[in-house]
Amino acid sequence: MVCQSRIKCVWTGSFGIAGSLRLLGKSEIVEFNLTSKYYWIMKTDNTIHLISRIHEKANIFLIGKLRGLGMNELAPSHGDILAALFKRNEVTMTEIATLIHRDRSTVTQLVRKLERKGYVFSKENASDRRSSFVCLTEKGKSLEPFFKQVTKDLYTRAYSGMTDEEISRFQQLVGKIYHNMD
Amino acid sequence: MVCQSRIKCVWTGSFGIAGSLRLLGKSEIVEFNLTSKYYWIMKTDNTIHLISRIHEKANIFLIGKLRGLGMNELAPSHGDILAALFKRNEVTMTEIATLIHRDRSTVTQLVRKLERKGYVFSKENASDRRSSFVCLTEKGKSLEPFFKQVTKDLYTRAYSGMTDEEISRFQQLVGKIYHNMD
DNA sequence: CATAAATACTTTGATATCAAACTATAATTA
DNA sequence: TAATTATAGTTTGATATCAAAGTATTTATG
Repeated sequence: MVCQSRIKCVWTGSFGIAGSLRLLGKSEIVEFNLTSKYYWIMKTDNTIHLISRIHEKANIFLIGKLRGLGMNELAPSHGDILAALFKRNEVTMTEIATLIHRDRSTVTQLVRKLERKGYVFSKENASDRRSSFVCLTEKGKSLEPFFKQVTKDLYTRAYSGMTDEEISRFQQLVGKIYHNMD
Repeated sequence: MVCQSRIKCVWTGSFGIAGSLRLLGKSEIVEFNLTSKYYWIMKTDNTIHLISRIHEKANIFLIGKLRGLGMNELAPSHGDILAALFKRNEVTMTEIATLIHRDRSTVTQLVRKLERKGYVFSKENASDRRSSFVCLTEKGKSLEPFFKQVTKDLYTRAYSGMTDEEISRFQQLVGKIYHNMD
């Protein structure tokens, strides 16, 4: 039997063609029947598509930075794992999976690669022999300043030209929508 | 030689561990040296991570809707292609790739599947025999009302409990950041 | 006009990803 | 205590995805 849900994580468009089609001369994408005076706002809304694009652009940005450091072989989720390990010395596979929102079987592969590249190593868990801890090597630890700088650069770019009020308002509104989608 | 950039589209975390780690008792993720009185806002910023999560949640939402319609076999980007075709009768492979922000070789596979499932068909382009047009079948066309409804549902959920002013402000700010990342 | 360059698309190879099935260990329950 | 259930992790199989190389056709250039 074929499993269908495995495609979950590769949905990137959210049916979000509105923005691009607008460039081609089309604008209407969703017809809302709202009685709000702002109904027209949603009528041509492509915000979720833009969010998807921002996400992809952020990834491209970060990959470019990794490449600049010669870490060409690492994928974004490898970076997520390292970022998690900067905060905690020992993390189990399941904890990593929860933190980076990936399947445990995916984490198996990701950690294996990080091990192969010398960024992390495994340590046995004496109190539960089913699990083991993933830890940073010195090579892995040495990446932390770089990661902090790159993250700072990312936000600096994202917020370029925005006032403090705009930034804080945006964070607030993103939080609301995140909560709505949760 | 191994190609490194192919991982572009699967970056979903944007080093965004802050939000999750906060749940585990950690909050600081990025240290900014801003002189702004709002520097603390960015100091614990995980907005881009939240954006990634919203994107993923939107995908999960849409996949659930597709599944409810028995379209289990279709991936998100297939939906993007259909959404594009609802707006234009004939679209070339390259145009689709541009619209959905995917590689042309990826689009080849996606369209092939849509053809196999009977949603689209190919028509030869008389004026340029290198390319061909992708068109909706009747089965494909019949999906449009459903897609509109699902998109409406998605936005309704995302904006739940938000005022018109908040929605319009959010759209404005998302637009700014999108532009910054472009 | 003939050759070179550009464009449209496909094929090939690699990787991140998920789900389902599997193994091993721990926890619970009868 | 024995049997069942739950949990941690891996393996297997499938798919979306990209890059690079390849084919075919069109456009540009000499």
